[in-house]
Amino acid sequence: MYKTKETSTNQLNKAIAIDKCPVTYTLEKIGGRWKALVIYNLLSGPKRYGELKKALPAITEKMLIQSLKEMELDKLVIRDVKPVVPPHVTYHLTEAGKALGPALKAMAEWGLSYSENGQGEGKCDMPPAVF
Amino acid sequence: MYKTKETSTNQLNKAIAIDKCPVTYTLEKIGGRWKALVIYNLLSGPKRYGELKKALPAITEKMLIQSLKEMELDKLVIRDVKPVVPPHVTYHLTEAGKALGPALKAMAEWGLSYSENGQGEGKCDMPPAVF
DNA sequence: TTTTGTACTTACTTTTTGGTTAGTACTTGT
DNA sequence: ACAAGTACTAACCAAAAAGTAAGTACAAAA
Repeated sequence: MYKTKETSTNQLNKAIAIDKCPVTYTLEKIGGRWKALVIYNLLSGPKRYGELKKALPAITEKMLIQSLKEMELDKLVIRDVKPVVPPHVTYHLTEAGKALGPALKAMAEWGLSYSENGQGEGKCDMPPAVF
Repeated sequence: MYKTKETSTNQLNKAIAIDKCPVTYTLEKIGGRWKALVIYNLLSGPKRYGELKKALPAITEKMLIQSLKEMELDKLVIRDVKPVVPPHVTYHLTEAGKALGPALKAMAEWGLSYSENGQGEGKCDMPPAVF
């Protein structure tokens, strides 16, 4: 009934879109549940792993590490290790990472203008109203 | 469009992030494989369903309709039906949809600056180099 | 000796997204 | 009678993303 194709159309479409469309390329780097939040937290300066975790209470360790690793491979963040025990690791944005600021700001502005329910300040793990 | 389980941690995290973070809110509206592409095509003016399909050769009818429907519910696009046969349906952006222009532009600019491989023009179904 | 702290890693399951295939309605043209 | 054109709809399935639970290493402090 259903033939299992050797190549996934999904992957193919994704690759083409990323290659051809700069917006999709960018979306690929900052999309997902957590990356924008992590970048936001790093925009104010380098942070230790534990600080990021505390800043994002809802994230699991797996997702935090995974996001950081992918962003490291994508050259958006740099991981600095001090060879001590217990470990001391900090993360900071590359130039490319910092350069995402304007795009994130533009998205935040649209979100603020066009979402009806207010953007609470509060103790949330999310960026504040004004990015 | 697709069914979601309301009680999943996934859904909960998503809902919180969307509610609290304007960037995540925006990402929710234009994320996924096709929405940015559809919006791009509508930025130049209203288009018929068939025109959109032709402009995006790789999209399936299911995904095109699904994207349009979700964006209609999100009040980014408006669907106009002329009650004729065969059907004549056009889609155009709302003010909110048009207002995404700057955010998409900022993302496109980042993508162009920080992706190494060139943005071919060609007969692709993707936005051209300069958004 | 056991606990504490830090920054992870692994194996596994659930949930969501995207794709495939087939079909619908209605009218005009052949 | 039947194919063509238009804009969909529905059932199903595979693959990707996100979450759960548990464990690792190492040294210092209790």
